[in-house]
This record gives sequence, C-alpha cells and structure tokens, in this order.
Amino acid sequence: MAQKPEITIHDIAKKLNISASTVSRALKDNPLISEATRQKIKKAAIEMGYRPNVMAANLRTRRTNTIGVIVPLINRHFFSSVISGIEDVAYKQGFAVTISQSNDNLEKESTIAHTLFANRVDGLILSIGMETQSYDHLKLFSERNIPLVFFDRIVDEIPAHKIVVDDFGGAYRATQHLIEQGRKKVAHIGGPLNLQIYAKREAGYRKAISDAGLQINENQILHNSLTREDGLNAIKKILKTKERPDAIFCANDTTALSAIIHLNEKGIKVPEDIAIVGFSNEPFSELVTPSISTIKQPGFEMGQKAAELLIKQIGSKTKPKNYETIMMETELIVRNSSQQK
Amino acid sequence: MAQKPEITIHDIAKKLNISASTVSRALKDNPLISEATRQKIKKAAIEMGYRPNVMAANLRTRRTNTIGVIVPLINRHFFSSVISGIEDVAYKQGFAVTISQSNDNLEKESTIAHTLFANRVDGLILSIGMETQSYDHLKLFSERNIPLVFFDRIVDEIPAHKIVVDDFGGAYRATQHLIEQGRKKVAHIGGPLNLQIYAKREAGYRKAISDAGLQINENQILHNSLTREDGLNAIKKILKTKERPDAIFCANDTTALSAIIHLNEKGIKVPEDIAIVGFSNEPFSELVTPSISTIKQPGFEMGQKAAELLIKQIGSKTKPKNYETIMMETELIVRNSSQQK
DNA sequence: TTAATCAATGCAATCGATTGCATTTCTGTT
DNA sequence: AACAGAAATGCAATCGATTGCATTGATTAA
Repeated sequence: MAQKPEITIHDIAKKLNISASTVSRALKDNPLISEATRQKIKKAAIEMGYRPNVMAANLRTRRTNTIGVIVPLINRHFFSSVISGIEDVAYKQGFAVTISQSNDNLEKESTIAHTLFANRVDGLILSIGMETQSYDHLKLFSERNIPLVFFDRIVDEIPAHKIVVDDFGGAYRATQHLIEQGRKKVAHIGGPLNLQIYAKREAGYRKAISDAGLQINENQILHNSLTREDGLNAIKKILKTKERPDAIFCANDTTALSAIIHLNEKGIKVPEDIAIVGFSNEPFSELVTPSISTIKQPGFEMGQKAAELLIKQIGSKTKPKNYETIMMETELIVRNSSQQK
Repeated sequence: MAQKPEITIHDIAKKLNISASTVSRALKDNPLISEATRQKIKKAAIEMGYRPNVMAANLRTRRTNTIGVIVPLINRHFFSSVISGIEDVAYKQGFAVTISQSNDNLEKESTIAHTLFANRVDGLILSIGMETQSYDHLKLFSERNIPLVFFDRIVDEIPAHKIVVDDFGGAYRATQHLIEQGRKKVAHIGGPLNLQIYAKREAGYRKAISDAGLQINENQILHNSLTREDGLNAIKKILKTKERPDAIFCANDTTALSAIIHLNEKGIKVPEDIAIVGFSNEPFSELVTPSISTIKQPGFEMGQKAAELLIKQIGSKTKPKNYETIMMETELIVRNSSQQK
C-alpha cells in the first residue's frame, strides 16, 4: 500500500555508514553526539523524508506524551472552554491531547476509558457522565498509577486531584439574588443527585432559602437530566403545582431556556411573574429574550489548572502524598430573566 | 511508578506452560486454537488482570484502528454534529476516533497533522482552517497513501474523497428567498475566498441576484473571518454605504447574529427595514429575537458518510481509482429575520 | 613514550504482540 | 499397527526506536 517506503533510523544509518544508535541520539539532540555527525544525520533525515515511528518509541519508553480527555459533550460551551484550557497548557509542554465524548452514556465512557488506557495515555482528565455510578473503568487508571484529574463532575470515591467550581456558593448566590428581588417562592429544577455538582447546587439553593427564613415547597424541587425536553416537562409540572412559584433556580441554562420559552408561549411574564436564573453561562443565555441570568464558571482556567496538575503528576516518579481539590470561584451574571429593567 | 506490574502475554504463557503465540491467538479468537485452551487462557488473562499493549500490537501490525479528525472548532454546532456522525460509524466498526481542533490556525493544524501522522492514524478526516493555504502537512498523508477524506472546507488540489454541501445552491436559495420577499438591494457578508465554501456561497448569491435581474453593489459585498466582531464591523460598514441595502445574506449565522444585534440597537427593524439570512443553522439562530432564517446543513449525515468512505478506503489495499465528491443537500429554514409575520 | 582520561560511536538487548513456518499431537483409516 | 492428514501448538523473526554498557580513537598528563 505505501508507495514511498517507510524510512527508519536504520536506513539513515546504513546510508551514512554509522550505527542506528548514533542516529537515534543525534535526532534527539543527545550531547554525546558530535556537532558534525548530528548535522549530517539531520540533513540526511530530512532528505530521505524520515518520519519517526512514535509507536515504536512509545513502546520502548513507555510514554506517549499524550493526555486523554473525556467529557460528556464537546459542544457544550463550558466543556469546550475547559478543553481549550487543557490544550493551551498541554501543547506548550509538548503533550498531545486526544478528546473524546461520552454523550453522558456509561457504556461509551467505559469503552473510551479502556481505549485510552490500552493506548497508554500518560494521564487522563475527565468529567463523568450523568449515568456514571460505577467506576471500574476508572479504577483501571488508579490501579496502574496513571495520573487522573477530575474536573467539574468529580468522583469522591477515587483519590485524585479535582478541579471544581463553587457550586454551592454559586447556587446560594443565585438563589439569594432571586430573594433580593423580592421573590418568596423559589422553585428548583435540578440535576441527578448522584452527581456532586447537582447535589451541591441544590444544597446551596436550600441554604439560601432557609437563611432567608423562607419555606421550601418540596413539590417544586424537581430532578431530571437537564435536557431541553426535561426542562419543558419540568416547567409544565411546576406550573401545575398548587402555589405557583414566583422564581425558579435552574441547575443549568438549558432548562432555564426551556422554561423561558414555555412561559413566553403561555404568556407568563419573565421576570415579572416568574424570575429565572440558570447556571453555566452558555453563549445562548445572553441571546434569548429575556436574556438569562446565570452563573459563570471559569472553564478555560479550570482546564489549564487540570492540565498543570496532571502534567506535574506525570512528571513525578512518586504518587502525590495528598490530593488537592481546587475550588474555583463562580460569578453571578444578572440579566433580564431575573431583574426588571 | 507502576504498582501492579504490567502483565504480558508471556506472563500468561509462562503461568500456563504454553507459548506466547498460543496466548496471542487465543485472545484474538483465532480458530486454530482449541476451545479448551482458549477458555483456559481467557480465564487466566482476566484473573491476572491482563491488559493488551496496543502500542506493541500496532507496531507489529502497522495499524492503529484509529481515525484522526481535525476540525477548526469543536464547539461549533455544525462541526460537533459531523463529529458525532463520524463517531457513530467509526465505533460500530471498531475504530477509535481522536478529535483535535485547529482553531483556524495553520500552525496548530500543521502540528496536529504531524502528530496524528506520527501516531500512525489509519486515516484522517478533516475540514481545513481559514488560514490554510499551503498543504504540505496534508501531503504527508497522500504521499504515504494514508486515506484522507475532506468535508465542508475541502482542498481542491489534493486528490481525496470529499463531502460537501451544496453551498452554491444553499446560497442561491437563501438569496432568492430574500428577493421573493420583495427585496431589491441585497448585501453580502462573506468569508475568505480561499475557502471554496465561501467562494461558492458568494457565487450562489451573485447568480441569484443576476437571475432576478437585480444589480449588485460591489461595496456591499464584504469579506472577513466571520467572527462575531467581524460581523459587527461589517454591518457598520454596510450601514455607512450610500444606498442602504434592504437585505443581507450572511455566510454564517455568527455574522447574521452580529448584524441583528447591532441593528436592534440602532433601532433599525429586522426584517422590516433589513431582512437577514444566515448559514449553518447554529442552535442560537432560533433563539435570538428575531430568530434567524438560515441554511441547514446535514452535519451528522456528512460525518457518517465521511467515516464510511474513509473506512472503506482503509480496508482496501489499493488506492481508489477515482475520488468521489459527494454533495449533500441543504435546506432553507425561514424564520423571523427574513419574513414578516 | 605510555598510561590515563575523555569524547564519540557501536553492539545488542529490550519494549510486547504478531505471524509464517515448523513441529508435535490427534484422529481416523486400512 | 502404521500412516496420512488434520488439528493444535511452538519457534523465532519482526515491527522501529531506545539505551546500558562496551569499544574505539583522540587527547592529555606524566
């Protein structure tokens, strides 16, 4: 199949009447090799169209200089920001990054993890899917001491560095903001509680309500997978409850969007009748009418931090004695869905 | 560093007092191996926690079962749809997919291409970046007969299968639609002409105008990189021209969005004063007010098709005698930015 | 001049799985 | 019991780069 034959260091060696070891060293700028031969070898390598076979090198060195990244969905703004942050740091340090998406599907997540493991990535950065409640596919990595860094959707049970945002604080702040707008009955559309982030967002919401001396209506706290459709079902359900709320804190922007669209259609005014705050600052949140108040997460910086921690760990021979959990600050962005002009 | 030692087929072989070749064959379900030994070996493999070293196998077989994908930006809806389509087909056929983004930056695109090449991906699917005008990094692949499939932003000079949408037709249809709304002066915000897609969109636009017997105002055809900012500059420039247009065909939704937001701010009514059509059907296009009329591209299907063609090519020993260019249909979606209610 | 030192290069094993070919072990037939 | 043929297994080379150790040649010190 190959028309141009593969050129190996042996071919270069033969042509120059030297040994393959010398070629290998010269190409790696090993100082043992004299300047003259180095030049000669590099010149020949270029002329002959030499392309190193990374697989062979990796096999020998047991390193791939590759970082695996698994996210639920690559086209969520938050996740793609994190990926950009990871790439930013990784490329500068000479690591390649291979990105995969689990589609929030446990089976696919597991397949990907096994593939990355089998390909011997030097480390893994991931945010688990919504379905993920068993972690065998991740233990693979910890058992073999392959560095692992979680971000956002982390797993408590597995010791590793973790980068999270202050979900509790963000949710607290969001809810408090609604209360400051004079709202007394704040509902909540939340995510699956097996994911810590959603548990924390709900906790922050609850704390803000009780700190304000208000009542929680348990019928108006819903849990689902936070898709567009889930959001629609949730808002419908909420509207059917006895005491209609005057505000909703949504655990993501997608459900906030569903709610707004449905309320618009029903002629229920946002924010006058029902004020809404979302979470994540998806790009669309500023484009809808009314624009969505939301919590901004520093995705790019999280990615950078994750990559830094991972690469540091890859570089060190020993297991870190203690694992850090880094919590990044969030920011409340007030837009029209929660505040009257 | 590794606590659990790596288990190889040799370890299994030693333990069972058989040869490594038998182990290798058994694990690959080679029919040469008797059912009994196969069972025994698989059992031992699991017990001992064997994990195949893909690098070693790849080195030997010269295949990686991996497809590389390079796109300009992973968080564009169109591109992520294509990626999902690729994954859909690839995973079913046992291929891993590694995704990279060039950020429309030639240098990064080149680095990625070299990395993928060095890692011996079995094939490459890509859509080139806006800056890409030299193709040395892609010739790498064609020279070594590594299958290559382009989609959307293709390169004419390189022989390969290509999947495109009917940009000309889509643009023609979009412009025609504006004309059907009674518009006589249609401006165009276009992309860099070194990319065929933008050249074709412009051509379609021009054809529609001339077919309708209307005049083109060359001052009102602008070219830029189609970012949010570029769009803003473009609309400002257009508004300054002598004869203000009554419609704009934008080569993507992002610039359509910029235009709409700016016009909203200026109090110029969309679509009454200026009607707008975009391209790509980004998710936000239905969310803005007014919602953006646009051209929908079948991203998922394009990805599927690209993966199919690529995998077929990977499987065959010989170079295809002729390369296909598959053109997929687009669909005009009429929303409020171009049609009064 | 000789031994000691250093710089430059080469040898050969190694990483782990695969596979063409050789060899052993069975099975059935006469 | 002997043998052909099939079935199962083993041997050893191979993929291409890396690297510890040995060797060569050159330089310096004594």
